[in-house]
Amino acid sequence: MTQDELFKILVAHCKEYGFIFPSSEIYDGLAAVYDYGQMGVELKNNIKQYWWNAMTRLNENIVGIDAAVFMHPSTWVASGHVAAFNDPLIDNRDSKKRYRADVLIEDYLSKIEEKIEKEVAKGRKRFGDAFDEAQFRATNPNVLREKAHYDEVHARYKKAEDTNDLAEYKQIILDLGIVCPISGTKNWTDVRQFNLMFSTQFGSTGEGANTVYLRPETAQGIFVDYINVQKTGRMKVPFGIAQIGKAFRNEVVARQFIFRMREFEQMEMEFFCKPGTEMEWFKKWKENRMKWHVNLGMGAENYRFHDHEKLAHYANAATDIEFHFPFGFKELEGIHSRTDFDLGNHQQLSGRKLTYFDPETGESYVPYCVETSIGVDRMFLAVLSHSYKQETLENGETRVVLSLPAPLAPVKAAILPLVKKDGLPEVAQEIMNDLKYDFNCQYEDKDSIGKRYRRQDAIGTPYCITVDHDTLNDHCVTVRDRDTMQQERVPIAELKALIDKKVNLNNLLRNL
RNA sequence: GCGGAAAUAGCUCAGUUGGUAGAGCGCAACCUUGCCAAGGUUGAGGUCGCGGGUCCGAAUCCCGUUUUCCGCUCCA
Repeated sequence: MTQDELFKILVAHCKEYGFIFPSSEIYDGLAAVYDYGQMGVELKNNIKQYWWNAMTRLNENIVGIDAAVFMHPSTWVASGHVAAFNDPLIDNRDSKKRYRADVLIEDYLSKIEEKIEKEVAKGRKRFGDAFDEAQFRATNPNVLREKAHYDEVHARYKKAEDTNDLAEYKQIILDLGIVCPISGTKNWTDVRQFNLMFSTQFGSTGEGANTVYLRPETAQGIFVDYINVQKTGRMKVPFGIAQIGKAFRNEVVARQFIFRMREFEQMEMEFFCKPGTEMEWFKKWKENRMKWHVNLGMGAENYRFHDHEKLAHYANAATDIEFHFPFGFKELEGIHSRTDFDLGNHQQLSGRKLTYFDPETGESYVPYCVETSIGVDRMFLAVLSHSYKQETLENGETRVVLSLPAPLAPVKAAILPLVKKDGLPEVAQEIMNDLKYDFNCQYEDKDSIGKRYRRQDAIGTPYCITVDHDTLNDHCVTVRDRDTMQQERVPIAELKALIDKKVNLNNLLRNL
């Protein structure tokens, strides 16, 4: 089976067993939007809890917040999102290449400038020492003609830019006869604007309504709350703020199942430190985060670092933790040294002082920041794609099993009466009622026992507990292990401790 | 956004040159059985993605549209 086929089967499995559904499927779905089903939400919550506890409980100097999705529009000016992602784009239908419409026009304008400079150079050559450049530019007919053309185009272009007139962009390109450098044709699509951020109206849609954006990253919620947390929590640098929440990006292409969605969930931690110490913390968090991943037991060979050579506008160092997905090594988590870019900009734009007074050194500074940012949905996909296995058993039968890390499994134990009579269901229900306060359990008495085992394998339940006729006398049950399929006779009284040992998240956290 | 392919029951898929919609699995009830996807009986479930068109008649042919997958393109 190819990786491609495996991925398709995985997507089908997710739907069949209630992990992930296409959004609003009864209306044919909505592109690249997915819902988490009854199993998916449990797995997702467990992943979030593993991260949250690892960050906020294991580090005394890291606290959590939950900021709103809506933020003051100035936030996105300070963060650079307004300026960086607002480009008018146009496609050439023949070469299928995409260009920025404004860049095409600017290229055209600089070609006119080149022509003018060529004329000037010619004049300089002709007149030698007697050359008066200012006068030449003011009188030479070729120069004047090109200059007039330049001014006309430039004026139209600036007006289009100021009024954000997309149709005018296209008209300018058509009027100038700009061709695609690759196909050489003028077969252009309309100009469209791809704004990264989703916008909506705040207040009534009438007079005075403000455009607000759905946050494209959760990080800014941390930066704008930084001073509140530092003051009220009496936090001393270095310290961190963690947050889990939804973010929204209007991607041009959102694809590959839940790998790239327009609505997604992030787990971000911003660690504030003294300027000059950021590389030390960057290194430390790289190691720390890799340890968190490898600790799940999905194989260290499935992770790797990818250091960035081209850095984003806010970073002075950046690396990705990549995971071996069915479609190759892809980014799972980003670790960025963001300097004081964010706090500095917020301080400047808001006029509020965001400096930290260091009581030990007496210095005052805007802290530098190291960010760890992981996509919940990508983490979900990593766990699921790694866990999905089709096994051939000794008797030649096949089974599908999700060998999820036990602390992340949606259902920890299934309680199964061997038959639906002779008082076995009653005993099984008693066990269920006892265990349900500690673990997410399922009671099932339909179909043959073998079929029920397979169903639990398919959703990754670590333990199946079977009540049989002997149970009535010896008060013991059969515990079946998901991965080995081995069975063990265990007293009912010892069940809780046995299950807990394997599925308790704290055991995972203790290894960090 | 461009190009290609696809869409029929919860799932996987048949459906002939256009002539009243099928299978397996699954689901529900009952009977039988009892440790790795057992057997039997009965039942529910589809205006064939959606909207037009051609035709006496469309799941089937044509156009549009939506969604998905693949390839480009774009992107923290």
